Amino acid sequence: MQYNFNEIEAKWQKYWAENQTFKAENTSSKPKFYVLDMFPYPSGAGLHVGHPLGYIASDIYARYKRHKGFNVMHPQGYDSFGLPAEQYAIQTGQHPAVTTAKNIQTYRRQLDQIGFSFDWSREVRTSDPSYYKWTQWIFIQLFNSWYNKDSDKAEAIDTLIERFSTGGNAKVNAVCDADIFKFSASDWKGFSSKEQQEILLKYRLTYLAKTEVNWCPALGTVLANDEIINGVSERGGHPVVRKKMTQWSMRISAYAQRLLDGLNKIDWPQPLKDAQSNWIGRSQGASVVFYTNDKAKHPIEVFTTRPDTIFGVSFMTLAPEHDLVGKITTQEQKSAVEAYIKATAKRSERDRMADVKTISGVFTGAYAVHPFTKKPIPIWIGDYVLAGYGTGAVMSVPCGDQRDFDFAKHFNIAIPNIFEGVDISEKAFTDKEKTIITNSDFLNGLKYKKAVKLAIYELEKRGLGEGKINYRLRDAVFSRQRYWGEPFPVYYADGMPQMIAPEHLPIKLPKVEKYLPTETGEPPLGNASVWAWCTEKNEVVPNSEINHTSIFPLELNTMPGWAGSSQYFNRYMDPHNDDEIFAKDAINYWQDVDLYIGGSEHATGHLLYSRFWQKFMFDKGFLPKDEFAKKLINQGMITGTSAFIYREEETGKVFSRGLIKDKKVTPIHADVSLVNASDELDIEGFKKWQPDYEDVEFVLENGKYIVGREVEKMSKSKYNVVNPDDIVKEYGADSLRLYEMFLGPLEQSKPWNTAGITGVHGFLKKLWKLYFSEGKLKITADDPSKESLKTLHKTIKKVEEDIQSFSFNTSVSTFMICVNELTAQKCSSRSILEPLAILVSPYAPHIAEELWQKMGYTDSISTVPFPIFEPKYLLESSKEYPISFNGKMKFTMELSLDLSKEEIETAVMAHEKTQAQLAGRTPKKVIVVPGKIVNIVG
RNA sequence: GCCGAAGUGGUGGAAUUGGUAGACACGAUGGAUUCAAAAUCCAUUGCUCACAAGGCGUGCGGGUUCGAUUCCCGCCUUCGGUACCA
Repeated sequence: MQYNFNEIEAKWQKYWAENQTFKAENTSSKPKFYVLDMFPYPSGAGLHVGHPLGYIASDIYARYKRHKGFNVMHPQGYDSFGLPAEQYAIQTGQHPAVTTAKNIQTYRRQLDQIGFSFDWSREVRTSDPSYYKWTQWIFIQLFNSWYNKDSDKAEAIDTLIERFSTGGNAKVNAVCDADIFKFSASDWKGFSSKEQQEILLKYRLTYLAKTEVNWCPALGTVLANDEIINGVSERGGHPVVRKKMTQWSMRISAYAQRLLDGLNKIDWPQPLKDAQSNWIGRSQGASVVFYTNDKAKHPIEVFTTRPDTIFGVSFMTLAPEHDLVGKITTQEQKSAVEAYIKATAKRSERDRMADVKTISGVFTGAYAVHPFTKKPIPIWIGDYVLAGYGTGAVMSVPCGDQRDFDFAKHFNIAIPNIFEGVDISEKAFTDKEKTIITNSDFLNGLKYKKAVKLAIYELEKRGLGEGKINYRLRDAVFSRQRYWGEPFPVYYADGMPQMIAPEHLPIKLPKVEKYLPTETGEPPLGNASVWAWCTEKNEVVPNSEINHTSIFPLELNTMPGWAGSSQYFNRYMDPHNDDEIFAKDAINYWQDVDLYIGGSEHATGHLLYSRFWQKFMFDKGFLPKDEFAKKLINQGMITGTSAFIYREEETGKVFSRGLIKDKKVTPIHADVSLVNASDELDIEGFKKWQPDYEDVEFVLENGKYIVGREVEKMSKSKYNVVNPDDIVKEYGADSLRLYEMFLGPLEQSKPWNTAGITGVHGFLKKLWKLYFSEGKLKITADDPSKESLKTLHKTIKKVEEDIQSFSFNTSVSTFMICVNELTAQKCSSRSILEPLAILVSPYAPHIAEELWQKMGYTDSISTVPFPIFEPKYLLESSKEYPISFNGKMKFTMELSLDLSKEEIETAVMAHEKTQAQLAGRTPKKVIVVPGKIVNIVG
């Protein structure tokens, strides 16, 4: 019987599907375990070998946990809203729903043939109305909530309205817009309904606000910073302007501190935690108000982390976009300031931030008054200050901040020294711990901490500032001018947004003729002719019926990509529930994700927004946990190994890799499928693939054409994409699974090279041969040998340790060693080979199932208990001691482990090789570490 | 600039707490089998040296230690992220 992997794999995939082997129940006597993958975006290109890496790792873990007696939920779905499908629709006119469904089919086929233990009965698709109904529902929940700083959680908006009508907003301690004004209960009652709605919008957790965006008129859309290159759009090269637009925002800033604190209780990679905490960017300090010294006395609020250095302020710097710049600039400085603003506007935010070497700025001609000394402080503008951060203005202390120092030096501004015993002629002094303040009135002689405290106290006493904690984290813009996204459950009456009642959800995407923005610059939904809300019939009706009394226009924006992915992990717990987002029973049973595997590129997007929604849902009592994933692992990227041929510029001849020295050659990508394991090119195949090379001479070395190799990102244009379908066909899914794990550590990025797969494929064949010989099962009931037991238990121990530490590459090696040893031992004992099949099962499930069945079992191997490691089989009585001289190992010596230090030393010194090494010298010292090493010094 | 990760044979990588550097594979070389090929099996394979002995070897330069891929200090390079965050 041959190892016919194609047949075996198809058979077991069918078996698992028919028997619903991996369907997880929402109740069980077993403990629960939830293993989650980041669900894929189903792109038109299908999967390449890099995609399944994380899925294979999580599948091994899920399968292992089933063997360990857990009720495992391992779901999969699709993040199926997104830009590529929309782009494709614009180009071809095909509805994104159609192309998306087709892509999902391809993905499913590709995933199925790798043998994942997914519970497909729980599949979700974010673009499915039965799913996005609940995305819309959460949006309504957020709209109907405000953040109470006193209780430190989200509360129903009704409780806020109640407070307003009984006591106004004076005692409300909420996270809200900065421009809120004070009102009393009677004021509130006197406001019109529209005025009340406007005020409430400033408190809601999702709200409409004017936000500055990168607007590209030609594309009719907002662009991200990295979609803009040199001031024009990456796509098409159209001009981009900064523009204020009314958009939906999420008040994630309300959760800044809790998002930071929560990081301490989850087991996520430290680099990822660092990325999130840097993104949240908490800094403690003070806000200080400076007033301009003209008649208008404009207040300029700044935030500083160093209020102790306030007497060192010698100028202020505003962002060029700061509102005050136009108002305070003097006549003489006007043209210079305007020119500078114009120059700044052309630079992208990215450019401004990356360039640290160029110092630029302009004096506005205006002065502010120092809050304590009352001296005039010149006000400058500079593009190192960003409008979007803090207040867009800084108090500049050149002696204590290097950037301020450089700015002052460059523009010849005074640099007063307020640090005792410190030379600041060359650079600023930034060591807080060694700071002693001087030349600072009431702060003189104080150390950093005390000076900060006192400075804040004095500022507060004078009403010129207060202690403050500042976060970099900004509210998240939630509107997109796109078609293929969730529609908002929102219509507009009298210009104010109104929520559609949850019982009428979902609000389905309307049909449109064109997926582009309208000619008037409205989002694509502006093309829909049936896109109005009837408050009487409670349904979507034609726009022509809009009367603004009972029928109103609907929101034209759609939600961003991260909307659908921010609660999908909870929806998996109860995916078909049409009455609730998930039943209480389901969420109380599954609680949270035990293991989440995905890429680190989502660190400050998906993974931060999901934590935000989770905390919000927790506040509202929908969830038992305020963190959704206990443990997270980042899998690394699989890069491609590109192949190159070398064409000589002059002659046009193509030279083999070894012949290109001293020649001027151009490397040209060759398709990696035309290259074998020895880097040898299939020239005929290449000429067939690139007919231009039909008549080109290929100059060979030793009769072969050897290509050059380079590691690059896997991409179509580099011809280095490897499709898992081909691998599965040629070597089988089990080989693919093992090889992806064997490539290297899960977290590390590593290059793919198909050549090496013959190693793991050969291993599977050897494994098979342990069980079969000449087509017949050769398992015996014989007692196993001592060596075989040792091999088995060594393997159990190592593999189990490896799974727990996600070191899957080393366990594949361990399997190879195990099979090599058992083969050498001619082991055919059932008591060894049965547990071996179980050990291998999480990694190579198809062959394991087949072996299990051939050994006489009728049920799937998937829940058979994992073998138990027994240390007694590994006990050793002696050890091969390395004997080293001055730290260098020279020879080894077999010695009993019972020997004492002294006995070991005596035995080693008596050895003839020791005497030979010493050549008559007397050692200075002999280090004996029993069970480890002997080192002779001297 | 800042933050993070990483530099080990021809290649992917191993060495879990400071204790035999290069496990396991790929590739290469030689051999067996075969009409031949595929497949399979055996041997060798860090560099240096004709062999042996020896010497050199984990990005570079120092240090700690009986002993360093592992710890410390100072650099260099590559990759990923980014926010001049006051």
